[in-house]
Amino acid sequence: MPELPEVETVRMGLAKWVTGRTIAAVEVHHPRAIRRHLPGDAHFIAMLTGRTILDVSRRGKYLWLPLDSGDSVIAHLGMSGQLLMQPADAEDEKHLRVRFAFTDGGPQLRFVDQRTFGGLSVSEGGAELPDEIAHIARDPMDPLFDDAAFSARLRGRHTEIKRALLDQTLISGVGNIYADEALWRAMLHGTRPTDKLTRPAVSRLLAHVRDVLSEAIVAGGTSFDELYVNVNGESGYFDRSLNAYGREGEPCKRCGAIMRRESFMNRSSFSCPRCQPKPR
DNA sequence: CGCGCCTCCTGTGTGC
DNA sequence: TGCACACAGGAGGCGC
Repeated sequence: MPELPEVETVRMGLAKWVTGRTIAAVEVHHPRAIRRHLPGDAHFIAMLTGRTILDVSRRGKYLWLPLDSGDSVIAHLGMSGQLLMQPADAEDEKHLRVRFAFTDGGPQLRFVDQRTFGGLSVSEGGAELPDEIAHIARDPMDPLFDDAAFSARLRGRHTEIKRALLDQTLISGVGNIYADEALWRAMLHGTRPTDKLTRPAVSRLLAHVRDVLSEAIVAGGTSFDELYVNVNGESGYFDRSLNAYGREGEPCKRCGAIMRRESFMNRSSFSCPRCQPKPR
């Protein structure tokens, strides 16, 4: 499932393949693929056709492609979105939503999305940071991420630590998998109240978040199935390094206790009953 | 405004 | 063999 490491892997691939290329044609194959764009698909297409892509930027799980017009294309992969580079004569994917062809006739950029939780949109004048994603906090890999401010905001919240890690307005890029991994490393249960965490505990947790995200980027992300692949259709291999996520019934890699699964926010949380005791 | 729940979507796996 | 249903979950929106 695309979280920061998967989206960063896609960003790097896109930067290599589309920077400096000029869009010749755009096709929209599914209405839900274009988000928050009230003027309609025709306007979306008109704003992109003939424009040159200058760069590929990322904040948290969002990507945006600044154009030479000063506008940007925003992309979010949701649960199952893929941005693929494909030869112009390659067969259409079953869930092809948007196709970008380039003036050089080279590989096309295709947005493919089975569950349609992802989508593209255009931000007018949003080259620096699109307004549409201004509410998304900096991610912990961002050099300007403010550790002290994060700690203060986190400890000022009255909620559980895992909820806070998943709140993209507090810290972005962390999803269900890497939240569980960071909490396992920090030996904290996800329901620990944020307002009772000490500053050093938050600092340790943040270091574990950064470590696990960095290691996953090196591995090219986590792929459980074919839903997450890089722009060339290749899987990442961080699933081999997971210590918590998906390990219900298996021994904790630290203490040997049998890992548990708990239901939380309509999804699953995996933790060690001994290393990560529930609060109270 | 803070917090937490609901919903969107479709393919896969499981149990009867 | 076929059907029903749980499950995967990012994030906007809404109710309290």
